[in-house]
Amino acid sequence: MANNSPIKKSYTSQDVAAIAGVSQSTVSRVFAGNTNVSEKKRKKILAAAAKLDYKPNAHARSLITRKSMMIGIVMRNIRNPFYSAVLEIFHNRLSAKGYHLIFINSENEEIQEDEINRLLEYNVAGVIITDALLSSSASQKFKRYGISVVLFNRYTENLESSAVFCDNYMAAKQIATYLVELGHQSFAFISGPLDTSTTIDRLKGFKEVLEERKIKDLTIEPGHYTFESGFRSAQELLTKNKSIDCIIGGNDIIALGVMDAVRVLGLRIPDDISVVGFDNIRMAEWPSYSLTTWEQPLEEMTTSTVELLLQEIEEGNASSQVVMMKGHLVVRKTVRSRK
Amino acid sequence: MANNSPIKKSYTSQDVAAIAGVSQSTVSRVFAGNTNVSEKKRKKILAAAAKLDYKPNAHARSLITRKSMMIGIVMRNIRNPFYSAVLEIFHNRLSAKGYHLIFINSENEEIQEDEINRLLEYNVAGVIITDALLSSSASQKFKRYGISVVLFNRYTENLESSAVFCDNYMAAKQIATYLVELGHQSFAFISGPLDTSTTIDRLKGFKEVLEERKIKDLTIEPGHYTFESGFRSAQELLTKNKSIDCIIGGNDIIALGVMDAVRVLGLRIPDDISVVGFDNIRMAEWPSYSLTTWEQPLEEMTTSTVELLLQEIEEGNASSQVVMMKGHLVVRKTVRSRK
DNA sequence: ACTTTTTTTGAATACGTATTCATCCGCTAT
DNA sequence: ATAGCGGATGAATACGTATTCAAAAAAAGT
Repeated sequence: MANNSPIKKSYTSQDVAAIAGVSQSTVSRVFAGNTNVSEKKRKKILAAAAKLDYKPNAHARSLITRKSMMIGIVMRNIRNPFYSAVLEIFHNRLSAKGYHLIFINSENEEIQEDEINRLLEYNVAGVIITDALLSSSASQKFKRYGISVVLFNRYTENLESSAVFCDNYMAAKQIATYLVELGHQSFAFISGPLDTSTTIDRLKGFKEVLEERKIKDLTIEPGHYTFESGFRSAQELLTKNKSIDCIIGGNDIIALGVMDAVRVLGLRIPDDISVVGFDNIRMAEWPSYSLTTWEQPLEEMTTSTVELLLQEIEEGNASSQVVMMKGHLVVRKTVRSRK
Repeated sequence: MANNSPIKKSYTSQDVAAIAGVSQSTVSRVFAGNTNVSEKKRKKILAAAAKLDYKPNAHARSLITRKSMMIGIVMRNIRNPFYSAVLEIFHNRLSAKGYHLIFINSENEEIQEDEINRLLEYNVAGVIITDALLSSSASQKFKRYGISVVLFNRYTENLESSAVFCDNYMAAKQIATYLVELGHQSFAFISGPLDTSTTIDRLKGFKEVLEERKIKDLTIEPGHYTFESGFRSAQELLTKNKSIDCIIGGNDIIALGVMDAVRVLGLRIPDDISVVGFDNIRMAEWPSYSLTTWEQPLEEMTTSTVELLLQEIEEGNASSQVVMMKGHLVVRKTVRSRK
């Protein structure tokens, strides 16, 4: 079957100029938003452009201006609903400002390295990194090329990049205090990978409180930020150690896995075992779970991240800023007093 | 604090050429993969490039070749786990082929129109559309500009674009038959928006079987593809109509919402009410739900989509192809025989 | 009316690459 | 040795825009 709509070579500012009876420069000025064009010619140009359905070529523009309207977003686990939400929000915010999102998601470090190099080829205006492994080396690389970087929900020790994250240390302390004061005695913390700042801080805060309170019964089980990981870890723990009365998930997805493992074993939540998560993803409030968890202020965090990034991009602000936010405990139905 | 790593202007093929003692043309030939370069010079050039950490400028390349290595992916609801998974897989596949993904997600039609125009400015090599509203008008627009389009999980009546989707009509018929033969009498179908091919086909197949079997007790409740929508619809339906013994969700997320609504009302699944979904997202197999559902062959669908797209892009294959796949019923624990 | 200032305008150029075309070089075949 | 040939190379050019610079036009001031 023949293609009856022949491929239409797209028109250029030259074509528009010819129709409008002006020079290419003037057409360019109109579309670049550079003001100094008389109202009369502007109208003529816009009419001609509309007629041809003219759209400026972004590559040519990026080439000459040496900046693109693209922002890279690097993730590790888009299947985690927390990050799906994050992606959605970042897209909304940045799209409204006229930026395009280049999406990178990979658990494979090598592939990420590769893709990051390609981001450099595209001269992205900025990058948001929500992944731990790459935070340090990658952000240095971007900086060397003068590309703005903001870490989201992560930070690096030397604070060389801007970063937005929650005070996970304090959050964990508050959760621990809450649980201890309700009379829990035997804890298990099923965490994410031990190499992320998030995990480290949460564990640290939690441990500190238990030490202060002289509670020694704490099992730490590192895993991944997935349902399956939480499910399996909880199953193992509970078959080995019958005394556990409280399990903390490194994030909500882990906690949901824990809850299902507990139930499969015939135990009840919160009567037999309390469960707590982190993040307050939407599923946490689904009636089947009603998970008590720590809410990260997603809106504020994303807003702040975008602000920092655009500030660096548009104002060339090179000094890195760090924003640490508070969250708050959301009490639902997975924790019971044991006094 | 002063920025101690000054912004390094990135190097060009000219710079590499100067160091390697060759012309810019030859450097270009090496990086474009155009063979005809002597081994001796190639090595020199690669050495020089490595020394400068040279990366070809993608914009300049796109400008001259008139094609970019970017692919737009248009979604409507990334928070739906089915589409998170879809995005992940598309990213893996396309990234492996050297393409970058420009991600667009929006429920707002106007914003999407806007962004799609901007995709045109970037001269994307191809577009994957997983959204209904835009399927027709947008894909026509892309085609006019010679941009390849593949619809995923959607199709348009006139079949003007390539498309990959499941035979939702047959799937619904099989589900309906399965349920009827188990003795269900009173059905409710809580669907997604009525303007998507997916929804229409699923409803059509389902209705047909019930009509054949002379079952008239079917309530159709259109909504959105979200948990809340399923939850609320089920709640309303069940308080009004006590006789319902089976609820079908337009997708899994709706079905999960239905399940929670049923439970909140104190009814049991599957003893009092059977529930069925569509998609077989990961959560469907979580023990708390164990949802009986229809599996869409995600891997095959995405693989096929990528194949079609790359074929159109790389071979300039203009004729549109349509691939329709079968899925299969995944029986878990939310349906009981009522005979 | 005439200078001075400001705003508009177009010609020319640059961005960094791919590609055409002509040249050159090293070979083989005669 | 010379014609003929194929592969390797560089000069020049094009892609489509933004921007500089100088000239022209318009506006403002005297």
